Amino acid sequence: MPPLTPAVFHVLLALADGERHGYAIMQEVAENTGGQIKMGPGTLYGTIKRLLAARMIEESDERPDPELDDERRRYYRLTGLGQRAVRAEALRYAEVAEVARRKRLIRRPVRVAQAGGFS
Amino acid sequence: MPPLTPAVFHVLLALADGERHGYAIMQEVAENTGGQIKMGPGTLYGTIKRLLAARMIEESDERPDPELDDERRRYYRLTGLGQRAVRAEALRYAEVAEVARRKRLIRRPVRVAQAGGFS
DNA sequence: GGTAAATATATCCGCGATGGATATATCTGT
DNA sequence: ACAGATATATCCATCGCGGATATATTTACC
Repeated sequence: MPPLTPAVFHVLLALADGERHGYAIMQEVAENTGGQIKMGPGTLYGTIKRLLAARMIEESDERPDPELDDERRRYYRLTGLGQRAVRAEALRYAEVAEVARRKRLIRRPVRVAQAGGFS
Repeated sequence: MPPLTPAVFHVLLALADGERHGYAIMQEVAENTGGQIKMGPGTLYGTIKRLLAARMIEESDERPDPELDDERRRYYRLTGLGQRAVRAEALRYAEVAEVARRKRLIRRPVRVAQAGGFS
């Protein structure tokens, strides 16, 4: 599996634990990075288009309860290929982080803001 | 500290534990990523030029023992700014890896090939 | 009910990083 | 002497990034 661009990786990572629609992906990326990476609509929808073409994600027909639904939303989920690609890239991230620890740039386990910490 | 591009980060990471010349940076990047990322000369020297302009690295006048030296080499080291930038980015990598663990994409500590394992 | 802000998707396009190709020269090993 | 690795440098086509812009719906509030 070849390396992924940061934008591609973050979209796939946002979808790694279940389907999401575009706008929710944007918010998930911001949350996953403590608000440090904010993906604009150009990057988001352009990346989604490329990921669909590359068969790493696919659109889902499933809709939530009609009461909670929003017709505008389009939901996406990982394909098997997307699953493998995001795993491989996540591993690369972890390995690079390990190299950084070996070089004393950072220390052991990193605390990450849990989802739902603030709102 | 704003996020860094992968090329910029990998060059800074290669310099994090001491000065190196361009070609050695290339090799260090390949080693740090288990040969998965191979930086071509265009990316390497272009990135070095930009990092010099951004004051994140600087050229060093120090030369090794004349017997081991190679006149063609140009050595670079991190500036204080480069040091802070690479720390911040390394932390982001570790945080993202942590998110990937939370999502069960990867498991606990990642084994990384030690420098000098093969040659 | 009316209005503003947030939600949601989509396209356009300038900017700039990426990285392969190319060039040149020196060093090392045989 | 020769080949291959070492070492730096530039050029440039390609392509992803991401801000600006547009439009419409939904939600929140008074």
